[in-house]
Amino acid sequence: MAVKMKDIADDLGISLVTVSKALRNHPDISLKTRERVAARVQELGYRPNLAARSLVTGRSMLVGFVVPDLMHPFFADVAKGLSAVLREKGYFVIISSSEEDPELECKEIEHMMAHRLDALVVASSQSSAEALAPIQQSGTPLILLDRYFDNFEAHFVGSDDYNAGKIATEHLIEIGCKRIAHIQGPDTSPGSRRLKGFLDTMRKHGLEVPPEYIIKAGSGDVEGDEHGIQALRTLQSLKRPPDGIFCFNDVIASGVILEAVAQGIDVPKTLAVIGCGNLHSNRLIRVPLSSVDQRSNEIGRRAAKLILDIVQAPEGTKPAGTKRVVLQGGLVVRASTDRGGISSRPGKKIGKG
Amino acid sequence: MAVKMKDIADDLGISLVTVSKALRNHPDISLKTRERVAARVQELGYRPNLAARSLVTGRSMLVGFVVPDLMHPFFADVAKGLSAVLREKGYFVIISSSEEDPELECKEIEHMMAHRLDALVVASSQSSAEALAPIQQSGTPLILLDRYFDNFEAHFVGSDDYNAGKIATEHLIEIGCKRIAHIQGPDTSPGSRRLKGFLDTMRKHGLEVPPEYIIKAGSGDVEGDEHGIQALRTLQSLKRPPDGIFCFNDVIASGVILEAVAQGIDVPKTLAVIGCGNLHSNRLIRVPLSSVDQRSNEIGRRAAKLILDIVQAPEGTKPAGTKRVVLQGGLVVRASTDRGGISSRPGKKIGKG
DNA sequence: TTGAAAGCGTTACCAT
DNA sequence: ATGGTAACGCTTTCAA
Repeated sequence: MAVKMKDIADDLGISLVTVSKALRNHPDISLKTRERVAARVQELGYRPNLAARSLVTGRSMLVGFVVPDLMHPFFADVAKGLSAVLREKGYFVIISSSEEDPELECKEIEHMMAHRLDALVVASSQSSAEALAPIQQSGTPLILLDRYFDNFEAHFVGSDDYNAGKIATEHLIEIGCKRIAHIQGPDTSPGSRRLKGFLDTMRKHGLEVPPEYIIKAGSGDVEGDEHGIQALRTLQSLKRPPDGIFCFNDVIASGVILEAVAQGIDVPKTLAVIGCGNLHSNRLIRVPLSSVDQRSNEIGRRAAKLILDIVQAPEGTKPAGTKRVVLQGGLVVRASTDRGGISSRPGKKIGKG
Repeated sequence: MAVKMKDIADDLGISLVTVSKALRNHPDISLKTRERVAARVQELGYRPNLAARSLVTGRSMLVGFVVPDLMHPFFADVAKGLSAVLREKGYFVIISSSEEDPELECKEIEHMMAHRLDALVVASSQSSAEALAPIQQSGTPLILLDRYFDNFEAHFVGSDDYNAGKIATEHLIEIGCKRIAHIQGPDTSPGSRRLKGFLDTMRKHGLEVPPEYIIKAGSGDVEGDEHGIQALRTLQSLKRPPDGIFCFNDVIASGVILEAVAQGIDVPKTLAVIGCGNLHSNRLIRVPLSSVDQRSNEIGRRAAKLILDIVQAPEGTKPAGTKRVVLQGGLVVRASTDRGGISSRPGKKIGKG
């Protein structure tokens, strides 16, 4: 049906092999022949068959990327960074959304792997690395993104979530908050690291964290902002509601602000709110939201570079162990924590980020 | 390197062909043999090589989806719907973002096509269909999504943009707006259709639209909400600023609201604002935004079904012409147009959608 | 119920 | 500088 190399070769009265080489700019082939081939390729609308090429080279030029939620701007932005860098080298990123469902994630990975990926990037919603081990053993380079597992050696690219928790908490303390609550994320590494950063910082400053100040956002079904709404209701029903909240992410924080406004609570005076991720929409919401920037696009780009390092490494150089790329974010202050004090540089990013 | 059928066959002392058939549940093979094969597959961690399969079957089980911007929630949601339906039938969607750059779009399509897609879905940022014609000629089913071209016959799935413009405009008129402006989108079909729906409706109601009330949002570089901010500044500098604005999309509308709040303009009393797309974030912004819902997820699902119809059609049945699937949206009223009148059902969706 | 042989479109190797 | 041949892993066709 489609045009193939043989057609071009016959057309030009040369061998198929010559065409193959000409197409890949093999130095063997004379300039004149290469031009003749190029011309016919244009005319006939020839496209190389990557499946066939992949079969013989053993490289698919395909990189898989499994995300928990394509709709989440963080992962969409990571995907853009990842694709942009890999595209330049001829790689194609195929994306799959697991909808935060560990079982679906496994199925999707299995399906992806059948395409003989040259590398697989996973922001896993698994609670353990069990399901990922077979991949690593299969020899396909595996890069964990955003979320890692203890006791599982693998490449990792993500943010310093412990430090993000610390930065956010210190900011709240700096603007005068004394009773700070945390709305926890899922049981993945960013969730527990941000929590730990929060707790350690509070302890360091001699501030108490009553257990009811740690709210576990329900998982799965409900939208993130709905978690925030529910969490604030719970917190406000306490005898002593908090005067500051560090939320696992910006979507939850948006819900908190939505509910706070509905309850007539003054943000940031009565209640300061900070999120994490620094989504672009943060400046549009009712009370523009302070956040810790995560450099999502850069995370994607770094993952891409790591992959290129791995796949382009000479044969012998492979077993160099696993690599961890941990990016530092930075504080972005907006109205939700702007009490007019020393840190009030609205919308200005502070720190290394 | 990796496990292949031959390994399983040798292992079991049967032929490679038997394994192949067993794996695909071919009725030829006895249950006992199939079970033995299945067991070994598990043990050895065999994965079929789809590139090899594709080479012989001529079907890649890959569907391409080219979007102008992966970060845009509309396309992310379409992608989710598309993937969800196709995944059930064993198809995989590979997504590529053109960043609204027609040239990059061509390159990406070319690259995708080399993977021998079974179908290609494109929300094109081209201004003409020129670049898409070769694809159609190649025999790969082409589905235009969201954006179509005049004088180019192709399958299409999208919203009724003319009607969206009409619905939004009639709503503004209904709540009492007299001087209604429109912030235009890019020069693609949704942009011109929504504009036409707006103009026709205004004329029908005997309302004037001075030329300076049609603002062309700049293209490309800048973020959409920035367009909205600039556009409102321009409109407010007029002798008679509008009392209602219909924005091409919700992101532009968000910018308008942001700037209106900054200027101390009362939304919706002094200025009513409505967008299009009904993004989930609309309820979170400063003044919750009214919009015309686009049923983005459903658009994706319908595109998937159309593809399945095409690829699963028996050989002879192919040349059935092109199909157009046009979905109707519905009005969603929120605070940005809620003047306490008859249409004030906040956050409630009205209409067929 | 099973299997041998041919072939899918390409690249790698070695010869010319 | 050019080309013949084998191989990549699988499915299809046909024969046993």
